[in-house]
Amino acid sequence: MTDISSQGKTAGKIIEFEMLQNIAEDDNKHESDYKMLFQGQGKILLALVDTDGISQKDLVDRIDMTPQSTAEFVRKLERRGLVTREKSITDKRVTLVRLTDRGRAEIQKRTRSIPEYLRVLSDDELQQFNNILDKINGQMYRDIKDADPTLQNKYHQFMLNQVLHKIHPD
Amino acid sequence: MTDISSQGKTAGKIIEFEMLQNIAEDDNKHESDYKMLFQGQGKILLALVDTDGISQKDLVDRIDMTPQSTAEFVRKLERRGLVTREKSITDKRVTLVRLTDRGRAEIQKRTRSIPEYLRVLSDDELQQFNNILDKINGQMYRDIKDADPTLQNKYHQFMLNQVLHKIHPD
DNA sequence: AAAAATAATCAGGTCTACCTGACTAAAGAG
DNA sequence: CTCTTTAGTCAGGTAGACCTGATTATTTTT
Repeated sequence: MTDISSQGKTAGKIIEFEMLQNIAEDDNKHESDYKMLFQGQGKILLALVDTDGISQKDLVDRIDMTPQSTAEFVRKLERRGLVTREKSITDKRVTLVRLTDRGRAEIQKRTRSIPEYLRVLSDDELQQFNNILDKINGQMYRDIKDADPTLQNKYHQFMLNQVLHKIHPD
Repeated sequence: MTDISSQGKTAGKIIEFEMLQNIAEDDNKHESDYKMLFQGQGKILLALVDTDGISQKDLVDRIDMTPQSTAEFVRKLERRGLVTREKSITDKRVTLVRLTDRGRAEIQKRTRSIPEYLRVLSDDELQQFNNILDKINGQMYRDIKDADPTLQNKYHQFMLNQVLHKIHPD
């Protein structure tokens, strides 16, 4: 029988953990801020990882944003040199977007780094932590799917299994 | 000897965890979005938890923001009915800010809820998880202190040990 | 009492994330 | 060869998180 108050304690610690991450990021300014991987420009960057040249339309479909917003973010990314935009030859309405090397590097920078704090865990603890995260993440996948059974939000699907491996193949 | 690749795996899972939280929050819209506890209005709300009536000046000192921004956020919170502002009688320059009940409730709403996903953990795992989080958080406290030894950023100090217990006393 | 310091406000600005509505340029269908 | 659909753009807007500079009250110091 699961102990509710222990769950509560854990919940608090998780919040604390997130707070601390946030504070730590304030200090590193820009370097490893993965808050911003989940919206706006970051979201687009991520959505481009596993493709090479995708139309804005397809982008829109996977990230669940209006075409206008999408276009705006793509443009911003272009200005930052993280993506390129070029007209398709086969369909002249279409704009193809692709990551530049700098774009790819940017994502990597923002997701790769092994947080320093993991160094305090022993091998055993690391093992346990892996385990726990697997369970939790698994549950969250399920919860999300339940909450959004239409699955029309392909962005989710997309994120969920592919991205990380693409970015950091073993 | 700690296994680096295992750390890498864990790092990936943590990112995945954060992604999933973010996605889940998209669905709940507004309800439990603790991303926004760490900036702007949320930050102020949090800074008010353990006080009853604090001057904007003191607020500024603890949250590391300009007085102007602070004033702006306080005003916004006032409009939302989450704080009150009143002139001090002893020093007529001073504006005292305090949380309303609704403000307090708001914070609670945003921090209290025990994430559903914790239910998949056994008592043992919960125990392990608590342990791990303690270790990690402890390390992060230390890292932050190291990175910012001036400690001039009192906001950090403030957050770190007090808030959560105030919000959810056992 | 005059000068200096302090708490806060006003005005105006930047940048990000989004959105709606109106519109253009191609492509596809009949 | 029109008619409609499609991909994308333009214009303009809201709202949040910040910031700088200038100014107003009030308190403190001298």
